Amino acid sequence: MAWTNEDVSRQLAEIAALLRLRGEDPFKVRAYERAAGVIAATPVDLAELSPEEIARLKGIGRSSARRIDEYRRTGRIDMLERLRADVPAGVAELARVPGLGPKTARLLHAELGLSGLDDLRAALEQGRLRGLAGLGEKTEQNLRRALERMGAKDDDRVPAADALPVAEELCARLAALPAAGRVAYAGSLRRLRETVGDIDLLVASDQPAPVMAALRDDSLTVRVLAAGEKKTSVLTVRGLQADLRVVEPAAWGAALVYFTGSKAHNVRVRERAVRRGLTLNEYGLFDRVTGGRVAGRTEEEVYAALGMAFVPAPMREDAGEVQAAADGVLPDVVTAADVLGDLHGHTDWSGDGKASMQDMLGAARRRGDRYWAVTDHAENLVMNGLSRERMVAQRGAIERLRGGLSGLTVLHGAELNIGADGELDYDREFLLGFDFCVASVHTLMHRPREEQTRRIVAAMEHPAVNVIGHPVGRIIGRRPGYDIDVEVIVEAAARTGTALEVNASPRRLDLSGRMVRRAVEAGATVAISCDAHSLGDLGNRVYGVATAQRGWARAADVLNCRDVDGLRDFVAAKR
DNA sequence: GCCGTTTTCGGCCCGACTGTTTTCAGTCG
Repeated sequence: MAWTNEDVSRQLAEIAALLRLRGEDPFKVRAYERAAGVIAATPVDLAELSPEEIARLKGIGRSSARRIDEYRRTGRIDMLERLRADVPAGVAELARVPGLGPKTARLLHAELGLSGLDDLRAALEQGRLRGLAGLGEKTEQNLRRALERMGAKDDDRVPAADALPVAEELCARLAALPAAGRVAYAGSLRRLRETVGDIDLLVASDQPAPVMAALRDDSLTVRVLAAGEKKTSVLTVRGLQADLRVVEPAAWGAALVYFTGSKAHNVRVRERAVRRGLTLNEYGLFDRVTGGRVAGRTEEEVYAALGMAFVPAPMREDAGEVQAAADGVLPDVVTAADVLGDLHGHTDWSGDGKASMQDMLGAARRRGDRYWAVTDHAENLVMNGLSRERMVAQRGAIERLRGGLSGLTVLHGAELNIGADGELDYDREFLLGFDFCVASVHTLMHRPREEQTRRIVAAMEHPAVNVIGHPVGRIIGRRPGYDIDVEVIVEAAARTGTALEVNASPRRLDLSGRMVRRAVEAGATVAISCDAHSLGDLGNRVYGVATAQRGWARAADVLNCRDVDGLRDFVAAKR
């Protein structure tokens, strides 16, 4: 039976959702939600913990511990089974409609016998909602539109990579307004979750009205969903909702904390504020007695006034960061400034590279990189790979370029292909002639877990392999990736002195933040790599850094935060 | 249901917007 943190977390979250639909005590609902969050965020595999250790996790009380233990022993939770039997599936489906909550879903089921979206659609057509208490014409209209929107999309979340360009464009347009001060996108996009449900925009300004109007009238806006004095919501192109808040500059930091979330992080921080006689909202941190504003202008100021270390946005997931920041033990995570170079990049020597070696290296140097590894595809990748002869020729070409690239050390490497049993391109002697090698899976992506894990571990055993590229092979929103045993992979990485890549492409983010956290806890090293195929890809590093931050990685955990000598030591240690 | 440098009981984060209400409930984030 599957027995992972994710499984258990899903069970608890479903209990919470069903309790909410039943209209139970909201605090009980929240308790189960929190328990689900705690389990999901626990970096240690639940299967390795005793029931006593699980019960000691903060947020897991007697009830949740009992349910978890029941699930471990029997594979089911009686309470959940009973809730499922008790709450009609149709009610849960109705509550998925935006704007339609538990109360209305229950009402529609009880009064009209509606069960699911098709029923709701039919009832709207027949005008059967008329006369129900609290449901007027506008509500009907809103429900119709919500149903239309749901029908047009199969999922209400989109890959962050799809939302980033829209968010950045909207920020640029708002920033150009005379009334606008600072402008930022916040929410799950700023935390760089893999997928996002909407775009949260924040503007500092003393004149909210023209800023709100600009978003309503923007060419990217399809429809206005809500428009108040302090908040505007619109539907943008691509079906993405954008929420805009405008606050006075003195509240910028508090608003950014509030709007960045996560919700669970905010609740945790606000509870801390209350215990200290303060109250935190989007307008600032206030003294509960005098009402005076204690902090609010910057995020740093808000956290400091709460006696906490600053928490980088990607870490704000209520995964233990609030307590750690309060106790002064929050790890000093890697920042973009710590990263000194890139260890995985392509040029037009490979079939899929879009820019010349000279252009790529020149751009890297201008960005301030101290080193850059040219790692074009190796020969076994038939479409794009370089033969042994071409590799030798490329090495010569790098020699000739070196004079014009003062300050940038160029490493000659390759992106090797991991074969069915972990075998690699070329031969051992030739491989050891490279400065640095990445090895990645490009074929046979559907092998069973054990086999897939074994071949990657076999590649890690090779003395010439320094990094495993995109270890999971997923494309967010498109394909799930290879089935691997993450625990075995991170252990092998630590043991063999092989780094695991954090591929910075927002379409990949691979390793994920969660896996990064497991890797660094196991003592493995990670490498933040752009895997650039074009000049534009060089700008992706920030997303790799954010993902490493989500995984609580310090600069010391990141291979390309070392200087060239440190890098060469890492390579030499394996040979 | 969870938790305790106020507490083993009595609290539990905070605010915006809409619609249908003559003062607030529902929903959302």
